Amino acid sequence: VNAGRTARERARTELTREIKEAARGQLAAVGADGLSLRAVARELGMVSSALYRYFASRDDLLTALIVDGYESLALAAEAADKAARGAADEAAGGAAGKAARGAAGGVPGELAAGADGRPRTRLRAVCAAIRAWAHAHPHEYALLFGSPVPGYQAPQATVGPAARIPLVLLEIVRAGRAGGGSGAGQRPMNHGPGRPLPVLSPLLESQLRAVAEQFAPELPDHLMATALIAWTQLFGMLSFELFGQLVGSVDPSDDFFGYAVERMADQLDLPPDPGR
Amino acid sequence: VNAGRTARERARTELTREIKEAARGQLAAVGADGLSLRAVARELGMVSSALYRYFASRDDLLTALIVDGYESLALAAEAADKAARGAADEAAGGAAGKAARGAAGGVPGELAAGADGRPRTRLRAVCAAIRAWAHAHPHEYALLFGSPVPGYQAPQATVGPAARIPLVLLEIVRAGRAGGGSGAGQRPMNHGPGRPLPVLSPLLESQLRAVAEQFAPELPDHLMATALIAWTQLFGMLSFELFGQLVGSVDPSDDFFGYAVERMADQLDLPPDPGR
DNA sequence: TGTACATCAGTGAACGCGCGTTCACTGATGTAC
DNA sequence: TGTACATCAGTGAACGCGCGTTCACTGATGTAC
Repeated sequence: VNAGRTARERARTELTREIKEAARGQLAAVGADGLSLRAVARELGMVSSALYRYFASRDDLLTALIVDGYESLALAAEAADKAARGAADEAAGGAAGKAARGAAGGVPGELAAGADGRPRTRLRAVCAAIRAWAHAHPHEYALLFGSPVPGYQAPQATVGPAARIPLVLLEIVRAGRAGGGSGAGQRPMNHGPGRPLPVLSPLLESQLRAVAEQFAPELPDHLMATALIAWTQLFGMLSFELFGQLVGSVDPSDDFFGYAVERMADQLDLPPDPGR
Repeated sequence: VNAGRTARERARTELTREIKEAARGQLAAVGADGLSLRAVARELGMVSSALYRYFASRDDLLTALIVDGYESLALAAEAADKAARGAADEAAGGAAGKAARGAAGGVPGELAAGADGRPRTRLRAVCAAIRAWAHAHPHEYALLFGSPVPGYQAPQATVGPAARIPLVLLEIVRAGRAGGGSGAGQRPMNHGPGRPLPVLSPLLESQLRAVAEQFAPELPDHLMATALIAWTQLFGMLSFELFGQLVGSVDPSDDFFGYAVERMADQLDLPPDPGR
C-alpha cells in the first residue's frame, strides 16, 4: 500500500500530521482563540503562507483539530470499554465477544486487572477514561465542550465523530438490560420507593425514539432518557471540574466523580456489584 | 443619600455603568475573546485611553462583567424562588416567610400563578429561570460557565457571587426535607428498589460536610451529594444545549429539560405533586 | 533511459488591520481658607 | 462669597505588536511520450 505512494504524497500526509501536532501544542499553550497560523508555522520552521498548501484557512485547521479531538476521545472511551469487556468475552467465548474482539483487533493479554465485563465495571472504566482524557487534554476538551469559538461555526463534519462517544454509553446500558445477573434490568424501571417516573411528553418521546432507533431500538424510553441525562451529567461534572467551578466545594473531585458514576450506574439500572 | 454626591461622583458611577453595558453588548456580539476596549470606547464616543480612568485593564473590565453576570443570574434564580415561595409564605405567615420577604423586599402582589410554595414547584421555577437567563444571555453564560478565557485568571472576587446560585438549590432541598407533606424526606434516602446508596469515601464525606456546615448543616451527606450532582447536571444540560452538543438528539430540548428537572426533584426527595 | 512539460511545495514581501497600554497635555470640577 | 490650589476626566498621538491572507516567484518532484 505504501509502495505506490509518491514521495510528495508521503511528505504531504507527514507534514499535515506535523502541522496538526504543532497546532495542538499551541492549543495547549494558549487556547483555541490564541491559536495562530503564524505561530504554528514558526514552530515548524516554515513561512506562514506555506500552511495554506495544507489548510485553506485557520478555521479549516481548527475543524481538523476538533474532529481529531472527538476521535481521540472516542478512541480512549472505546479502548477502556474494550478492556473492561475483555475478560467476560474471554470467559463466555460467545459470538458477540468474538465479534467485538475481531472488530477491534483485541489482544487477549492486555486485559486490565478486575475487568470482569460487567456493565457497571464497563461504565466505571469508560467514565474514568473520559475523565482522564479530559485532564490530559484540557484545552482540547475546552475546544470540544466549552464555549464555541466566536466567529467559528462548526461544520457538519464534526457531528459524526462527536456522536461516537455517547454510543459507548448506550452500548453499556444495553448490555446492562440484556445481561444483568440479578435480573435487575428486567423489572419496570423505578427510581425511588413508590415514586412513579415523570411523564414523557409526546415530543420528547418521539425525539428519544428517533435517537434510539438508530442505535438501541429495544431500549425503553425512560432508560433512553436516563442515558441522555447521564451523558449530560458526566460532561457537566467534567466542565465544572476543569473550568474551576468546583473550587471551594469538592476539589479535588476524584471521589465526587466516582460517587456520581455509581449513582449514574444505579439510575441506569446496571446490576450492582456481586456480594452486596 | 444622593444629595451628598458630587457631580463628578455621579458622572463616574453613571459612566462605569454605561461602559459595562456597552461591553456586555460587545460580548453578545463577538464573545469574550473578541471584546476590545477600543470597540467599547468607540461605541461610547470616547477615546480608548479614557477607559483607563474606569478600569485598570481589559482584564479588570472582564472581571466586572463576570461578577455582574453571576449576580444577575443569582438574582433571576432568587426572584423565581421567591415568587414560587410567596404563596405558601402568604398562607402560613410564618416567621421564615416574613424574614424572607423582608430581606428580599417582597411585594405580595407579584406572585406567579400556580405558586404554591412547595419545594418541587420552587425547583421547577428556579431551574426554568436559570435556563431562561442562559438563553437570554448566551455569551454571558459562556463567559461564566464556558471555557476559561485564555490568559485570564479569575480573581477571588468572582467566587462569592458564583456561590449564590447553588445556595438557592440547597435552600429548596432543605425545605423539601423539613416540610414534606407526605413525610417523604423523613425516611432514609433511597434511590432504587433494594439498592443501597454508594459508599461515601472519607475525603468526599469531609468535603461535603465542609460545604454543608456553612449553609445547611442538618442535611445528610447523601442528600448533599445529590444536590451537588443535581447542580452539575443542571449546568451540564445547559452547556450542552447552548453549545450545540444536543443538536441531532433532543433539540429543541425544552421537554428534555423539564423531564430531567422532575428526575432531579425525585432524586432530591422533594415530595411529589399532590394527587399523584 | 531520456527529455519536455505539468504539477506542486515552499519563499518572501506586502497589504491592511486592530489591539492594549502609556504619556504629556488641557480643561473642568471640587476643596480649603 | 471669592480666590488659590489640588484633583480628576478625557484627549490625541504614539509605541510596538501580531495577526490572516494574497501573490508572483523559484525550484523540486512527478508524468507522458
